[in-house]
Order: sequence, then C-alpha cells, then structure tokens
Amino acid sequence: MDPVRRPRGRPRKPVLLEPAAGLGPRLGLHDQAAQRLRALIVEGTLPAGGALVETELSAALGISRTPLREALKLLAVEGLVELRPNRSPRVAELRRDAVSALFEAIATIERGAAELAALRITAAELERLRQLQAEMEAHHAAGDLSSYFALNQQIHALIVAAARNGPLREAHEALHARAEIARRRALDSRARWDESVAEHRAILAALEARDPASAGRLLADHVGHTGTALLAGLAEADAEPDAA
Amino acid sequence: MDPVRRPRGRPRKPVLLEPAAGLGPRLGLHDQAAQRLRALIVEGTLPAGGALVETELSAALGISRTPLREALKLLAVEGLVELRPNRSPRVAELRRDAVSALFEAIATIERGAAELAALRITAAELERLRQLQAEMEAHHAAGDLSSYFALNQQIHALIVAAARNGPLREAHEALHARAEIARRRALDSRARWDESVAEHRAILAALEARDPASAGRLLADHVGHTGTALLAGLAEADAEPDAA
DNA sequence: TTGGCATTAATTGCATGCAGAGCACGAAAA
DNA sequence: TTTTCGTGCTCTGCATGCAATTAATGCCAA
Repeated sequence: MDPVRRPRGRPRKPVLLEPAAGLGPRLGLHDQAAQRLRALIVEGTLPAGGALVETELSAALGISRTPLREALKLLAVEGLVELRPNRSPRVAELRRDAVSALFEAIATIERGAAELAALRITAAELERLRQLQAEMEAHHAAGDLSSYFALNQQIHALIVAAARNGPLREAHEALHARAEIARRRALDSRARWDESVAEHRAILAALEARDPASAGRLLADHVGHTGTALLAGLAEADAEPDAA
Repeated sequence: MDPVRRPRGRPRKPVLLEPAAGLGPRLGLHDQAAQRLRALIVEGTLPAGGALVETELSAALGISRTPLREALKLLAVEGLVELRPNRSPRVAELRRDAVSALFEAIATIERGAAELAALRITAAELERLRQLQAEMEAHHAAGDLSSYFALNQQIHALIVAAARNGPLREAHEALHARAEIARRRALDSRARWDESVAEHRAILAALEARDPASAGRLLADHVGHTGTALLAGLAEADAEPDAA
C-alpha cells in the first residue's frame, strides 16, 4: 500500500500553543486553548463583539475544532464569550452598566473574603502582604504604573486566598478576568492612584489588627471606588476614541 | 451500492433527552445533557465519587461523546464534577469542610444581594415575596416539608434576582447546586424549621423597610444557620448510614 | 424599484475513528 | 512470598467527516 502512512491523529507541529509546554503537569489542549484565548480576549487582541469562527481560531491555535469548542464553552461560563445557537460565538461586550454590576459583585465577594481573611490570615501571609505593599509604594513613588497594577492584583488575590474559601476564590477569579478587560480599556486615571495606595495601607492595617468588619468595609469601599474611577476612565476613552 | 444508507450524522431516536423538547428555544444537546446530569448528580442518582465513563453515559443519554464531554466540562466549572487528566471524571465529593466553606460563600453573596435588593426591589417583587412567604407558612403549618424546601429556594432566588446584578446571580446559581446536594443528603432537621420560617419573616420585613444593612445581616445569618444545621444533619446521616 | 422566495455558501453541531495514556492482571525474578 | 516488568484492555483526548441550520445572493413577480 502507501508506504507513507499519513497519521490521521495527532499531527506533530502545533503552532501557537507550544510555549506552555515546559511548565505544568501537561494540561490538555482545551485547557491551554482556554488560557490562551482568555489572554487574547483580556488584552484586546480579539476585539469585543468580534465573531469567533471555529475554523479560523482552530487553525490559528494549531488545534482542531473539538478542543477549541470545549474551551469556548468554558469561557462562555466565565462570561468572556457569548454563545449563540447555530451562530458564531462572539467576544462578550462590556456595556457600561455591566461594568458597574461587575464591580458591585467583586466588592461583595472581596468584602466577605476580607472578613474571613482577618480571622484566618497567617503571619507569613501578613508578612508577604506588607512586602507587596512596600513594593507597591515604591512603584508608586517611581511612577511605574504597570508594575503597580500587577502588584495591586497580587494583593487582592492574596487577600482572597487568605480567606481559605475555595468557592469564594473561584467566584472571584471568574469575575476578575472581566474586570481586567475594563481596566485595559479605560484611560489611566493617575488621579486615583494616590488614593488607592492609601486605601491599601488602611486595609493592611485592618487585617493586621484582625478586625473583620473594618477590613471588609475598607476593601469593599476600595473596590467600589476603583469601579467608579474605571467607569469615568471608560467614559473618557469612549469620548476620544482616537486615543487608542 | 448499498441501498440502505446508514446515516452517519444525527440519528433519529435519542433516548433520555426527549422530555425537554417541548419547552425552550431548542437547546443544544450539550446544554440538555448538562441540565440532565446536574439533576442526576444533585438528586444522587449518580453517586458522589462515582466514575463517569464517557461511553456509558453517552449511551445512557442517547447522545455521542462529543456533546457529553462538553457538558462534563461545564459541570466541572460548577464544581459538580471533578476532571482528572486521562482518567474518568468523578462526581465531586462534598467533604465536611467543603460544605462549611460553601455556605460561607453563599452567605457572603446573599448578604450583598440582600443589601442591593433592599434598594432595588420593586413593589411587584415585594408582593410576590409576601405571597411566597404566606405559602411557605401554610406548608409549614401543614407539615409539608418538601414544598417548604421548594418555596424556600424560590424565595432566596427571588431576592438574589431583585438585586439586579447578573454576575452575583450567576455566582449564586453555581453554588446553589452544590448546596442542594448537601441538603438532600442530610437528615431532616425539623427542629430548625420553625426558626427558619421566623428568620424569613424578619428578612422580608427588612426588605419592606428597605433597610440594606439589616436585610443583609439577617439573610447572611440565616444562611449561616442553615449551613450549621445542615452540617449537623450530615453528621447524623453519616453516623447511621442504614437510614438511606 | 421592491418584496418575496429559491438557491447557494459558510459555519455550527454532532458522530465517529484513531492514537496513546493508564490500569489490571499475570509471569518471571529476587 | 514479594517485587518488578510486560502484556493486553479500557478509556480518554483529539481529529475529522457528515448533516442541518443560517445568512447571503440572485431571480422573478408585482
């Protein structure tokens, strides 16, 4: 017969998914695809409202449609993708009121997390928080905005983790990606920066004092303020669309 | 050639999924499968810890493995199913501490929802709540426990819906299925019943008074009490396993 | 020109086939 | 007897093929 047996199964050369190969316990292609797509959506490479055609995407990612479809379903549960029957999925659009609701939800969850964290956080975690806070203030002083954002995110994640509550943490993570989209689209509002750093200091103090009510209220307010500032930043960005 | 053309695509006779055909805007098989599996898991037909073999399940549901796999992924995100690489997925087990964390999370979310609901609930929704409360008290008086549970669930869902916050509602729904599993496994503790009805009355009053702080606190405490009672019921149920 | 209908092209949804990972069972070695 | 390795089987993971649905286009009639 044909001496060259063309393999029908796994081809040898995926395209865009290799970089993740060295790290973990070898995730399935669908998980890798989900992560990759999440990143592409959050960073705006896949524009909001854009149609996600299965054949195009699967070709771009170097995988077949099956794992891609599984990944899209996951992202739909997270709210990053909108699935319509018999039609191409679309990257979810983030309307103004949705951003508002999103930050309300995050504030609710982080308040609960902060209250629990005030009771359960370990000395080591507190030490880590202090360290992150110090770094954040250094970046603030240096005017390094993007490092500030990264640290800000780490701090919030650490507080939620310190609550030792799996379901709460999962809910928080799911909402976080969507909030990140909004954050990227808004104009920098450095006006809020000073305030935010100060609020973080107060939250840290409340956690050190192991005061659940204060920690919860301060963190919820902080998130609320962030949401408000972000909405303003979005309004500005929409007003002058040339400033991409 | 062969006059009998065996159709490779969609066969004509699904098996277990027909009943849902008359209702909605025709969901895909994967969504139907997800709903069906969710129900089977919650009601305990698929026992906790049991392996979910794709070929068996797909045959039982009358669908192929592809949509089944998609459904399993969704349930994994909801935490009802545990996915292990290259192994059969298992129905997630609910350990004691997980139940505790679950109710903490639900309490957190419902507190936030109640606070928002106190500000946003409409007169019509309030009226509906009063009506549900009256029905619930009637079932209570009549000793009809299962109707009481159903109404209890409706009331909680209505309060969350009245908060007008999509992300919060989604997070709540995801957690609810898992809580329902625990509820089904615990022994009836009618001792808590009277207390629970009274707490519901107080929550309704706080919403009518449009008092966010009270509504939030009362609802969170109510959920906390429910969780504690449920843990006790689970401990009893584990102690005498013959009382299935 | 415009409205309605048939036809075609594009794309999703589902079924199935193939390759490899993991587990069980059993034989051989210690 | 216990341990280790090998062999086979079962099951998942992924790729691909077929059918059905939808949107797009052109055609005809009003």
